[in-house]
This record gives sequence, structure tokens and C-alpha cells, in this order.
Amino acid sequence: MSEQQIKIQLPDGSIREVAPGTTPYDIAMSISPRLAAAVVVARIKPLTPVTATTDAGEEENSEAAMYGGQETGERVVDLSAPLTEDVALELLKESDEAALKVVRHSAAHVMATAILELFPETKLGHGPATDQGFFYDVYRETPFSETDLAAIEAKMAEVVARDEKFVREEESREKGLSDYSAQGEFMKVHFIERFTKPGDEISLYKNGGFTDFCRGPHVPSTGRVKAFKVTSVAGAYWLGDEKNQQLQRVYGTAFFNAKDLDAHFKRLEEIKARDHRVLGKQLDLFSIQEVAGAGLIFWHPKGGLIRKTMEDWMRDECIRRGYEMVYTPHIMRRELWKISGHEGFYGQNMYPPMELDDAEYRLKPMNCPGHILIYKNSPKSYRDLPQRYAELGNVYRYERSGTMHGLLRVRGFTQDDAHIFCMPEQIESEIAACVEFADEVLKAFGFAEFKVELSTWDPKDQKSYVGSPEHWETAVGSLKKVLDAKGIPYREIPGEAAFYGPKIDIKLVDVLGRLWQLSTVQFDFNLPQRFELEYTGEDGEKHRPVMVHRALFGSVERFFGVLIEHYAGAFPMWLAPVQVGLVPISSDKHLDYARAVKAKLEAAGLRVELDERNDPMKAKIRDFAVQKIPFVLIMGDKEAASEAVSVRTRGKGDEGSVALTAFVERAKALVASRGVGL
RNA sequence: GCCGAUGUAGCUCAGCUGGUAGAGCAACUGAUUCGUAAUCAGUAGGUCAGCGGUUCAAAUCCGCUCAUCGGCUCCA
Repeated sequence: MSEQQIKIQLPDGSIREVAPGTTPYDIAMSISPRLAAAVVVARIKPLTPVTATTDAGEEENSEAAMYGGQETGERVVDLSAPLTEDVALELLKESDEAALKVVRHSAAHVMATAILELFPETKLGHGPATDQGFFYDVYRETPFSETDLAAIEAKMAEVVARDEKFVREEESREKGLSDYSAQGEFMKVHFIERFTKPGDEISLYKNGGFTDFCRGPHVPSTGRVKAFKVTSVAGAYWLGDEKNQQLQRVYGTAFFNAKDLDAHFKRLEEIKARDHRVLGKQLDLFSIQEVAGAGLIFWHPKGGLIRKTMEDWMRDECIRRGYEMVYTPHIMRRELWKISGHEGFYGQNMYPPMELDDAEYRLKPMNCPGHILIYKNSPKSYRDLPQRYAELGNVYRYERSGTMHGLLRVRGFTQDDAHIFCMPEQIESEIAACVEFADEVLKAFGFAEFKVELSTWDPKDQKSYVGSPEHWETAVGSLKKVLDAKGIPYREIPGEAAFYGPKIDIKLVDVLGRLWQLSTVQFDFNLPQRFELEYTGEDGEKHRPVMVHRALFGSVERFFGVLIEHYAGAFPMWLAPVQVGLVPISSDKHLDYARAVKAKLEAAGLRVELDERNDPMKAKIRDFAVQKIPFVLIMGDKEAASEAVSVRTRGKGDEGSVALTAFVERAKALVASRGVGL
């Protein structure tokens, strides 16, 4: 058999016949030595369908999953990996995204090499590539300091300079286990036990004196890790469980060249410049104050104005779509939370009870029970359904102290919450309407793209959920049916559902391509039962309604935070707290005209600010520009004489003088269109 | 909650090994009246996050608390 040639298909479709054991590197060399020097790793895909999975790789093996495609047998391998069967071969150069992940993973090995040379007592966890770079989880009594990180980075440069080859070796699982146990490498032992089974050969990668249990692949040698940086260190729990010991997660990033590395840090700076916490301060939109408490938001006048605009839009849209606006109390008796089940299932996230004369009260973490009480307050007939109650409801949730983050993760927030009570046969059309509404919300606020996740329960952990398996099955079924009918692609995530039912989560994609969880449409078959909700059917009998719980902004605070970052504070005209800034060229001569212009603009419903200071015109223009005001109108002798304004548009600059009436029309039209551009 | 870092004027920050706080911008006052991103000068502004300790002396050293930042975890 060994004499038999194997077929290698190249991307252009051509086929080469080579001896088994030939490596991708050999093939690259045979094409051109320059190609061989440029390639990093190879992607192979068996030409004949795979019959069995090649290895014990479990799905949880994230490092394996990263290089994915087990179904097709497609995988990324070392250039030095001997080819043993007919495959389609793709030689991946540095520009390939898969190659980037490989070099980052190799960088993690380089970092581990450096760490062990400097701090030999350190025990290793794992070191995967991430979207941003890589990390290595390690255990060491003393935490690494900033200087340690600098030393690690310097040592890494030495390891790279040594240009050590990454060599793959295999040995028996038993030997690996006993060696690692002897060295006290408890984490490596765990990984071997978890990702391999008795009798397997395990793979090790060596570079110089460093060996790591690793699935690979790697770049050919450490010298290929050309541009890297150790960025930070943070705590992480072993296996993500806070009951376990705390590891140190040392973060870094790596690229094939310094240019990409620089671009990466430039992008981080751009993200920082868009940070809603930074812009919130600069543009005076909101604050969080230590005396008041963490995670509690103060909306300043300008942020408040944007919020009002968002809320007005949302309320109008709800009413147009057949919802009715309701209001429910912020605190309610503890008894209610016992009935709803929140006391048991959600208690640890609720603020503790307040003792009053008559009973204990708790702040609401959700609006559902309030809406249910409204439903229950009068008998309902099938003719009344669906009932759609909407509320911009303030809820309070106890978030752990280390978890707050600007507007994105807070303790008190406003949900644009609604609950739909309907008959089972109405459920699919109601969910479909919710999904359409969510789509409309995202479009209206300028987000073009979104991703959908369907969260279902974990059947192995039934005690964490309420409802019978049949309930879950039908509920998940109707959510899927709606998504399928609309042709919306989605990812199903078992175990991610709320305790009371499955849900559709919609994550929007912002201008920088980041994902944000906002809209959610949740099925709830728990509360109707607990509150014994019913309606009288056509048959005169009592029936139980079905309940849908949905929030589209999700949280007004979070949505606002994402909006700030999406627009980098340069809000479209309809949302801008100040739409027009007025600059009189001379604050003596032109002030009267400027005031008259202001009055006219305000009469047209525009939000205007007039800078009356005795400062030079340029300074006033600059101040308005820094505040990212859409239009700045400059007025001097020429304008005053002809009822005109000189228009300076954000992002465009000086557009010259136009008649005041013409500008008013333009501005009004822009606001009415809710357009993003100016 | 956990690991690490940070907290100085409204904002951005400086303040070495302890000797009693400083700049730029903003604010205020005055001068300037200007054609598309920072006019000039002056004035005022700080319990150095809070509490406690060490010391003749603490922004600085130590402890605790609070908050923020980067992560873990969790979620709207």
C-alpha cells in the first residue's frame, strides 16, 4: 500500500500524485521556494467523504472547534504534517484569517515558553487564539506585575529570535498523564483527561526546551511570530467556575507584521474614542455618581432629550402596532414575587425586601407581574385577545459589584417591555409581529445588520427550568417556525433560555462590526399558570392564554449606550440634542439678527443653541464642532442684510450662504425623514 | 463577588526617594468685534475618593471602605 501514490488537489483544480508522507511544505517547495517561505499552514479536506471522525475531539474542545469543520473532515494542519490520503490542499499564506489564528496560538506558546523560563514555578492552563489576539491561563501564587509583563514580552522576543522549530510529537496518553502529574501540571492533566480517551495517542508540540500538550497546528517556527505584544493580565477562574482557584490570564496579541499590529492598536484607539462613557462625559449626556451608587444613571438634559425622542418614537410605534401603554408600580409586595416565582428563581438578582407596616415589599426586577395583574383585573374573552400591554418600565436588578459597565450593564434601567396575552393559535403571528417590530426598531435607529439566536433549554438540567418537556418542545417549535417562515438565519443555543421559556435574541451589529444583545422575544408558559390566567373561549369554557414577553430596545440605557458608540456621538438630526448652533460673527453687531434667527428656528420646532459669548467666531465654531452639532449657522453683515445664514455642516464644512427659509425647510425635512446623513 | 490596576480643580493630567498642591482647557471679569475648528490679559476654583493608622510632618507609607478601569462570571 505504501507505494501507492496519493492524490493532492490544488485550489486551481490540478491534481498532483505524490508519495504518502509528503508534507504540504514539500508541495509548496515543488511549486516555488518563495511560496514555501510565504505559507504558514495548510488546510486540507479529504477528497473522499469521511467515514468516521478522525479523532476523539469533543465539541467542547474549543481549540479543535476553532479550526472546525469536522463534518467535512476539513482541517488546518502544520506544513510539516505528512499527508496520508487523497486531499484537497490549500496553502494558507499570512493574509488568511485561519493563518492569523494559528500564529496567535503559536504566540501563546512563545509566551508560555517565556513565562516558564522566567517563572519556572508557573503551571500552565491553556492558551487559545481569540478574535483580538491570544491569552494563556496560568497558575502562579504571586500575580504578575506590569514589570513582569514587560519582562515576559522581552523574553518572548528572545524566543522569537531563536527561531525554534515547532515540532509535533505523539506519545501515549498514559505517558503524558504520568509525566504531567509528576510535574504537578494539574490543568494539563485535566485537559488530557477531558479531550482524549484511554488508548489514544496525544500530541505534543515542542519548541526549544518547551513542550505543550496541544492539538496544533502551529506556524513552522517561533521566528514566524513577528509582531506581538503582551497587553494585560487579568483574573480568570479555572474552568470558568468561581469556586475554583483563580488563574492569571495573560493577554497578548500577535500579527504577521508590524503594520497590522499598529492598525490593531489604532482600531482600539478608535473604539476608545467612541466609548459611550467617554462621549457621555464630553457631550454631557449622562453621569454615574458615586454618592448615588454604582450602576445608577443620571440622564443630563442632552441625554434626556435623546431619550425622550427614543421613547416618543417607541410609544407611537407601539400604539400604531396595537399595543396599549400601561404603567405599573416600582415596588410591590413580596407576596406577588412569590406567586410569580421570581422570589425563588430570580431572588438573588433582586434588591432585598423593604419592611413596611403591612408587609414586605420588593423593587421590581421585571414588569411581567404588573402587566399580569392588569390582565387579571377583569374577565377576558377570546374576543379581547390578543391583549398587548406595553410599558417603559423601570426595573432594578442587583448586579455584582465588578460587573457594571457604563450604560451597558447597570442596576437600574428602563425596559421597553411588553407582554402579549393571546390564544395558542395566535402565538405564531404575534411572535412574527414582534420579530418584524424588532427589525423596524433597528432600521429606524440606523442599524443595518443583526444576528439572531434561539435560546432553548438544557434538557439535562430540567430542574433549572419551569414547564414540562412538552411545553418546551411546542414553544421552541413555534419560535423556529416563525424564524424559518421569515427566512431569518439563526443559531440555536441550548441551555441559554430563561427559566420560564425559550427566547429569540436579536443582536445588532454596529458600525465597527461589534455585536450587541438588545432585543429579545421570549415565550412564557410559566406565569399564565402561576397566576391562573384565563379567558372565556367561543365554547364558553375557560382556557389558559399564552404569554409573550418582549423588549426591543432591551434597555433604554443600553440601547442609548450602543447608539452613542454607533454614531460616535454624532447623532442624526432627529436625535441630536442640539440640532443647530448659531454663531454671530460679531457679538455686538450681529447678536440681534442671531436672536431673530434663533426664534424663527425654534418656531419651526428645531433645537437651537446661540453662542452669545464675546469670543472670536472661530472659537465658537470649534466649540459647536466638538459637541458634534449637525449644523452651525454663521451670521454676519451679509446674512443680516438678506435674511440668510451661512451653513456649516458636520463632516462637510462650509456650504456657503442660503436663505434662512431654505435652511429651515432643509432641517425640518431631515428631522422628519429620520435620516442618518445630513 | 473574585484577580489586577486606578482615584489630585468641572474636564484632561503633572506632582522623584514623605516637608503641607500645579498646568492646559472650561468658568468668571476686562479688553478685543473678528468671515468658517481654539484672541489676549486677569480672577476665582482643590476636605488630593472616604475613614482610620504610622510619623515632628502624609496627595505621597500602611490598613479598611467606596467608586472606576481591564478581565472572570452574569445578563437587558
